[in-house]
Amino acid sequence: MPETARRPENRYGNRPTMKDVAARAGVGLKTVSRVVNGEPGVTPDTERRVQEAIDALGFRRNDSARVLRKGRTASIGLVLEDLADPFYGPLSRAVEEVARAHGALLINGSSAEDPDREQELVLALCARRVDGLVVIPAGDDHRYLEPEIKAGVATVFVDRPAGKIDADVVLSNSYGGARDGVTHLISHGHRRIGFIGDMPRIHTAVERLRGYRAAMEDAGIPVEDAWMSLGVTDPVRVRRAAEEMLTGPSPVTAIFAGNNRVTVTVVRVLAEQSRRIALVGFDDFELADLLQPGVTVVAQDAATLGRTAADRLFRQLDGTLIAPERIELPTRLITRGSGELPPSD
Amino acid sequence: MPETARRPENRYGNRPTMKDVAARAGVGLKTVSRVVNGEPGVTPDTERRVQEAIDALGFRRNDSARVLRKGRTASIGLVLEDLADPFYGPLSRAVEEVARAHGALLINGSSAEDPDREQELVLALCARRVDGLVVIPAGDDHRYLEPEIKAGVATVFVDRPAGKIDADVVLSNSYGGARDGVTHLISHGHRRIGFIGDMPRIHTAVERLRGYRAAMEDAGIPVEDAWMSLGVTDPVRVRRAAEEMLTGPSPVTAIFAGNNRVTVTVVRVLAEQSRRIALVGFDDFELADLLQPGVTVVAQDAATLGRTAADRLFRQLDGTLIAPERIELPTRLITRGSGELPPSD
DNA sequence: TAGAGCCTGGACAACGTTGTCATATGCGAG
DNA sequence: CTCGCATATGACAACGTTGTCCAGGCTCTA
Repeated sequence: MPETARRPENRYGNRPTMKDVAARAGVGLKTVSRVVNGEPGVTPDTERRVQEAIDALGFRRNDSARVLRKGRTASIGLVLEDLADPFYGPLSRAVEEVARAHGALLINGSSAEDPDREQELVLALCARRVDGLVVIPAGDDHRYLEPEIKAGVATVFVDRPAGKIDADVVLSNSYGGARDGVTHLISHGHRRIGFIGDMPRIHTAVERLRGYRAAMEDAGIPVEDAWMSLGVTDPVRVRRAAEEMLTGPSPVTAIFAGNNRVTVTVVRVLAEQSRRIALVGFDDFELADLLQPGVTVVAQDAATLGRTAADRLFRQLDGTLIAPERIELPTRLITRGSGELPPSD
Repeated sequence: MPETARRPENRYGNRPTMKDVAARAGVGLKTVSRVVNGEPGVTPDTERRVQEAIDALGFRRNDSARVLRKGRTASIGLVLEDLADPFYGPLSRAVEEVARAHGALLINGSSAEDPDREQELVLALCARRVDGLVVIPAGDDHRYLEPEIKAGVATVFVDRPAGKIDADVVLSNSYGGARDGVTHLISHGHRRIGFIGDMPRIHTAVERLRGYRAAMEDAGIPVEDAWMSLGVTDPVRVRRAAEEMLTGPSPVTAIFAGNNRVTVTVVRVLAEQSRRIALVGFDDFELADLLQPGVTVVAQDAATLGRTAADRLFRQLDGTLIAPERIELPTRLITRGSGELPPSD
């Protein structure tokens, strides 16, 4: 049998390698490498010959091989809950910009708020040897990351802290923001105020509920169980929760919505009510100002959140950063009308 | 000098390799590989020893090396205009889901509507040897991709066709959608209708303008130059454009907005006007139904766009697909009030 | 008990690149 | 003219994994 076909066929569809370029240009392998990487020590004439061979063959350096040799992949991973959520768009864009400034690419994945899927994704990224990870955690136990961090994978958590490990984290002041928002409602005369938030497993949900309770307690208002609804996220259940607290035995005159998705659904429900219900939502969203009334929100800056996290990530990689830190960014109350409605009962 | 430190120090922070695991477990290298990959032919006892060594050392397979050997990276690239744009969130999520179903990771980047940056990104992804690319093109010349495609990189363009090369493309029916939208306005009595769209470099912008013109021509309405504004995207200029066509010598009674960002800005402008101006926008957006009046839109399904493109990508990789095709998805007119307002002049 | 056949395990090369080091070439100075 | 030095170039190993192939030990049967 003559010279069996050793090429695994349809690998990269038989891409040319530096060796091929070298052969065609009649130079050594290393010379091609020098040209490709712009290293010094190549005659203009040689460089031209190599460049011609590169163009003729359509050669492109295989970064996988390069990574293997050099040890850094110049890529970072971003794991978030859902790329389609408008809150994460700007965040992920901000992370991308910082990565780009450092010559790194961004690999990202959605955990769909599922801890197992988060872990699976994170570990897949580690196997790819990303230089660092920005994680918006779904789970509450991240000990599985310990070997990776020890092995040098820079890691920053965003929006929610890591569970059971000591790691950098950048978050918004959920507690303070919620407290401010609810206090705002109270200052406009409300006493029966509802709270609709995310699952208690999620740190921000807990913190915001804590802020709600604190504000109520500060005002000396006893909170009724029927006013609080946790763990509802999907529109159908949020709707039901809202309707229940609006029609219960001691119906609320205002609602504090725990995140952007909840807010949007509550807006829909309130639009159908005959009496005017006040509303303050956590997270700003587009067009909030154009609704009737405009929606008062506790805004957090998703882009800054992302940028800060990514900055810290690359500072970890520089070696500039030593100890993990917890950074809390302030929130901002934006009044637009819905939060300033008086109680109607 | 004794045994110089050969480890390049701070590579992967000295991660354990299969060799280390093998040494610790007292087995051969290939046996470890077998265990890691769940290949048959390993005694339960041996497997246990290997697994223990893996856990003890915190070993994780280096996929970079694996890729080098196997030829497939199990990752695909997505290049779009801006991750933060709400239109691209669902699209990118859909692509991710399909990738995930095929065991692939998603690397994505924003071109910021800059052709050079698009090319830079795409080529960086090719150097990483992504298996395939989903591109929402910013530029109009993609001949730079020819060697890559020839080399086997699966490629699908979305939302806009590729320039000067023959490639798969999945898009919405911009022409038909715009035509329908404008016809809808005409059927409600409008004759002086404005059009505000994106740069003429962008395919969708041209197509939508063409649809606008066709609808007007069908109705026998001569179009005035002052009614059309192309190339404006940023809110400030959209606002000026809208105001100009509302106050010109023959002021429009309705506006057709060429994309979601334009629509949102126009909504703001119209909210400030004393007379009621009709509006139909291309692209649906959240809360469009809650505005006063609800915004009538020509909706395209971003998720389906992304899913279709990713499906085709993997079918290219399967070898199921041969010839490039152009797939056009239908749009849907959603009436909500703003498009049904009568002319007020 | 010997031979055949199967199963487990390991040695080795290869993937495409870069770092190290050696060699060749040319040029200026003595 | 020769030596020494700087500069251009290339040979080779290594990165960590997987595919190929072979060896050794076992079981089963004749």
